Amino acid sequence: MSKNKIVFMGTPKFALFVLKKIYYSKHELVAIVTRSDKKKDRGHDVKFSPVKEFALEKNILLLQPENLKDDLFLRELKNFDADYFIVAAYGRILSKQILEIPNKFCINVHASILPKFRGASPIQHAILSGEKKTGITLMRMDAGMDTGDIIRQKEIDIKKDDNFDELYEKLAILGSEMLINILDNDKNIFFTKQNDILASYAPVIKKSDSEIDFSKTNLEILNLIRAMNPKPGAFFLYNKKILKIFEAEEFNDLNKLNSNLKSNYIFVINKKKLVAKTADGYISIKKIQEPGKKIINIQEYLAAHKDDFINLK
RNA sequence: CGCGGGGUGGAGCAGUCUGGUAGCUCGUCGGGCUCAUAACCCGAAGGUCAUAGGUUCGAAUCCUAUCCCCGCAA
Repeated sequence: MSKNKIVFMGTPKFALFVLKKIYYSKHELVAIVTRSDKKKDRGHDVKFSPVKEFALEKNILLLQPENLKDDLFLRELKNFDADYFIVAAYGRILSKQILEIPNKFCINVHASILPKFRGASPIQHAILSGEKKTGITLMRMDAGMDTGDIIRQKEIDIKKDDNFDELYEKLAILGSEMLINILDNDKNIFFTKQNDILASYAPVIKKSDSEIDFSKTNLEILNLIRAMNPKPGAFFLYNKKILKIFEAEEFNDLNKLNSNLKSNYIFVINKKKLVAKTADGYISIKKIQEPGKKIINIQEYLAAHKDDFINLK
């Protein structure tokens, strides 16, 4: 059991899980690097990243470099004399120069089974493409994007009703446990090369990626809704308003339906259900949100809005 | 000081512009109908209209300040 000196790099909640695990381990956490917090929320609030909040709370040395090539920053990194840099959802690409600083190497906690879903949003893309399984890969980072040699992998099931949030947390916990395991027993690490031919990519999710196309199949739409829950939320436009859907299910009560209904057609059934026609069936919307409003159950929504739609039965 | 929406019985909303009896769809409770019901009929309870000031004969509504929630944009 060796004790390692660690510099941690990460930004969102996923990183926080890993960070906490390191903090409460026997390893020595010498510094935390997180993204600069220029991002403003609405109003004048400046939001710190979850990792920054933790660093401040525990009074750990925190670095937020604007420029990763900055000499001062690089010198600081070197001076830590760290064994490992642990990187989890930091949000920026590390240069070769940085990757070579630690005495041992840089380990990245990536939320997919590499070489599948290299990139920024592996969890969303795993749900979107209807994968039955995903997992965590620990790898020794190299200069490419998630192309480093694999240290260890573990799979978990994607359950049918898992949405992004739930899967995210499961993977963060799994990743943090796997990492500590490796750090605690880093004498016998061996590396496996990735097979680049099997690689796929998981680019950043854009706003337009979360628009629901009702001419797609039930499965595709339900996957989209799960992948975008809770953020940013899968949406569609109705009467020029953005309506976000956070939960939906297949609707099979066919004897209540008029078979002439066309796709992209949304209607209310029996004052209770809001149902949309899709390429291969119907989905019933369970949770919805109007702009400026909270996420509410469909019954509550229909209490005031059922006359905005065509009512059947 | 990025733009914007909102806070009204337990829920979701209308009413605010143009000040004058607190309203809608539900839920809850009681009763009725029914073989039965998430259906239908009758009835009831439940609201300091976010908070604090101000204007007014009179404020949910107009003015000022504060708190809280949310969408967009980044």
